[in-house]
Amino acid sequence: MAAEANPRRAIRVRLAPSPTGTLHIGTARTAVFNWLFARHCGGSFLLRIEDTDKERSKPEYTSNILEGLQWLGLHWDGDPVIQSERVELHRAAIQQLLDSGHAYRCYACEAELTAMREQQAASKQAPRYDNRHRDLTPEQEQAFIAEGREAVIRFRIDDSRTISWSDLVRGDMRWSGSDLGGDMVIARRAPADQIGDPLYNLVVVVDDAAMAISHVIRGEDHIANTAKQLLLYEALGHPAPLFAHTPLILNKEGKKLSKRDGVTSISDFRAMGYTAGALANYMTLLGWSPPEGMGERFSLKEAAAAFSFARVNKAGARFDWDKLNWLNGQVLREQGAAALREQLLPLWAARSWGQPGAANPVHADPAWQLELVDLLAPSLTLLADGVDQAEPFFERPPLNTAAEGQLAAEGALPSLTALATALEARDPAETLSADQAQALLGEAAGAAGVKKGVIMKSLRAALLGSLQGPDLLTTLRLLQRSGDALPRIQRCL
RNA sequence: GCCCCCAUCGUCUAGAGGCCUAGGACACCUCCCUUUCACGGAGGCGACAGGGGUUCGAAUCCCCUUGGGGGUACCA
Repeated sequence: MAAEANPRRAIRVRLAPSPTGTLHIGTARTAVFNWLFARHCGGSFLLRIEDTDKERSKPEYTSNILEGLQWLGLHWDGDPVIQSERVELHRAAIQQLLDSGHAYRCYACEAELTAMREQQAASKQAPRYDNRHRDLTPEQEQAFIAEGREAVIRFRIDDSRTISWSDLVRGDMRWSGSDLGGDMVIARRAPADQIGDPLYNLVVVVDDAAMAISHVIRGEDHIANTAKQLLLYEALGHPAPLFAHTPLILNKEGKKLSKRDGVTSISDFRAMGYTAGALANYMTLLGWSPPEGMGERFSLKEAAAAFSFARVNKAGARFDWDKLNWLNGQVLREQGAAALREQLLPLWAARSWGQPGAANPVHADPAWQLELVDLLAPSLTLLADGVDQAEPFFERPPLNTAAEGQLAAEGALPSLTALATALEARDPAETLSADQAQALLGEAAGAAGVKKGVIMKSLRAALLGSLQGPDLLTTLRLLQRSGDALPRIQRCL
């Protein structure tokens, strides 16, 4: 850690999402790395909402992002900084650059620039601004203004400069000023006596400096921006933070994961029934590996204790549903039946199952529910599976083809008849023990003269309407308790 | 096109010159448990992109090739 921390500055990192969409898994993963590093160092994890793109930013996206981070357990320190509320600060910085000669007004119009780029493309040149208005005389400027032209503000980028920094995950990085595309626009087009809307690179630097950010941790798609921003720090006279560029999350094809790749919003994962713990665990694993002996199942807190950029991978990582699913099943089961039941209750309630005052009071009995959850737990991948698989316990399921086939098999009905008779003789209120259930089946099979396998399969068909499902004995005991066993058997006879 | 980055099983990865006959996890296959499915347990299949160096010794260091990715906005 010593090499990663600048001893003279407090550790302060930030997540700077733009509310132009819901919380994307890529952003969330960046948040994870920031949070992990901050918590590891005892530093601060700040939040800044980058809403300077007025056209695309929406308040509902801000709420979605905030909610998603809370849900994942990535709590931030202090109030989120709202970038749009700081425009004056940004304008002041631009004025400073104008005054110091680091920036100037460029009057080139859209058509002119397009023509320039087309020409560059035609001659196989890299597209870049040719700095044509870098050294306009006052007379030339006046002429443009008289023409009615507006101007953008550009920041001078010296082609001969070499920008270098030591990246926390990539090591020594070097960028040539000539590869930055010419003088960059830092303020949108506006009348020449005004300063237009400040643009991304400028704004990020001003805000990061104002927030005293010590480490900028973001995706590797920002590497070129880092070179530009370093130049800005220098011109503005601010100390530069340290940078860490993390690998990207890739789709199945190995390309940067984007909204078009289906499910990529944290809120979507949540709605699908993934747990925050599994998702956070998985995102951490995508690009970071735990130290020897730690295993792959861990909480964010445990990961924070062990976190180090030295264990962050450089190559992008493909998103793999199989592993996420496995992790989610693990997390679901590790919680234990009581916690699982708590989470399932609201989902069941949405289907009007197991609520107090239910038509069948047993369905609302916590002990019965707990046993049901215990029965279902091993087969859960998503929380929602706990709804689908609980359904036949709350509502009588129809018989599927396989079940009907089984009931038509030889010995099926006689054995079920024998079992029904035995069940009729019992007091439904008296709980059926596993041993008693086992014995009941054995006796019924014997009475009907069939193998035990026949009655097992037939009973499963009658009870669940399917040949597959959870442990049969427990299923029978649960349904007997809720008074559903006998009717379900009798409907088949 | 130009610039930058990256490269170990199908996927995520361990590996920082001898510990590597390359380890783990997911997926897949087999068996066990279970008269179902799942969970769980035991095995199995499966990779250092290629070529040159450096070195007594290279998955690890260097170079080239190839492949992949990212960036090239008056978006963030």
